[in-house]
Amino acid sequence: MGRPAKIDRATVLDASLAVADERGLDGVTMQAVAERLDVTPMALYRHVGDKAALLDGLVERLLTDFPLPDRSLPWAERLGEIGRSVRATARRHPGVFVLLFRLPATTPVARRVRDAVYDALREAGVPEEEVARTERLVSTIVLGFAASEAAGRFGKRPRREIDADYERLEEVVAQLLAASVR
Amino acid sequence: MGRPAKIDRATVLDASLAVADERGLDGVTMQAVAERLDVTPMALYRHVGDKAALLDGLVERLLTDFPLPDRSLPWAERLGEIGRSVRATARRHPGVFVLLFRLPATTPVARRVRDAVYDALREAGVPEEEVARTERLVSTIVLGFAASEAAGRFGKRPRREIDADYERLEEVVAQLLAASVR
DNA sequence: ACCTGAACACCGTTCAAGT
DNA sequence: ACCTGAACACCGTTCAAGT
Repeated sequence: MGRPAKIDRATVLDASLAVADERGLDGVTMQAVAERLDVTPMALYRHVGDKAALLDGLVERLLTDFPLPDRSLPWAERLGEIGRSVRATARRHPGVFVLLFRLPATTPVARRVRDAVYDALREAGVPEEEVARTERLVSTIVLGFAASEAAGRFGKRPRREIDADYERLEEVVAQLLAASVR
Repeated sequence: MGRPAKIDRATVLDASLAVADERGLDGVTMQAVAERLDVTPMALYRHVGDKAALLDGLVERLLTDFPLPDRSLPWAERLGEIGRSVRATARRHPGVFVLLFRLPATTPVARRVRDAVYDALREAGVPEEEVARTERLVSTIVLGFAASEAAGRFGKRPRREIDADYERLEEVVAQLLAASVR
């Protein structure tokens, strides 16, 4: 007994993300993922449980996709970088990104990002009892923009215009924070 | 020839929305909708084209679900009412609501709501060349919140706390507008 | 330990046939 | 004009069997 494993959880998730990027979320079928790995669909079950678990794994991937900014940077730069990273992730994986709305913000991977935002907000001077709510608001705003862009709600508008919108959104967030500090 | 129609586009969409509310978006299958109408799945095709068109119809339903506020009301109240209506729609139809991100904002039904917001923003004193961008920002913020709430991203937080978050978001939007007017 | 083949219930969709 | 029956390719998932 014992047989060299052809695939594992990581390769399955890699393949699933690739399929999602090429053919959209609906294209992520057990058979499509299996075919990309040169394996039968049934082989996947040992590694990812079932399809729902596979999608959960995909969402996890999104949130660990980008590095968190160095703690030594000023808080405003850290916040800006996190926001831009989230937006870039949405552009890279538009099919999967919508699933983020379903992910409770208390999940371990979600906490990783959330805590980084908490730190930045504290450093910005947001009073402790306001930190959690402020994070929820800021994250919701950025997530809404990234999801809109990724899913195509902004239509065929040129990139430069969408970038300008995003900059305006950054200003709004900055004002929000300034108001929270006082 | 000629036979009394048992169903039509409207009844199919009604049934689909009911199924979505009860069993989620994945529960909306041609067979589930057909069963609810006491008809075979194939009977649906005459009335809604195919499944993709059925989902498009469902999204349209969402946007015509609520009345637009009376034009005679002050702009701030009109804006507030539209926002609250969108949020209520998300709570009523959480399964379908995420599809709104895929709907280009230039679609006829989307324009109905958008134009109402345009009017309110103009009346608020937002300069003409800023109206479109401001609407995009405000809609994105409200949509992001409503989608987060509907999809469960806020977790099991008590209703009262989510309401408080929404009020904070309304303040943010108000500040955004005040800044646009200057 | 890991993968496969056969099997099942379900899905979207078509097309010719019934009323 | 509207609905149905039969049929097809595809989907997720199980379970026993192979290496």
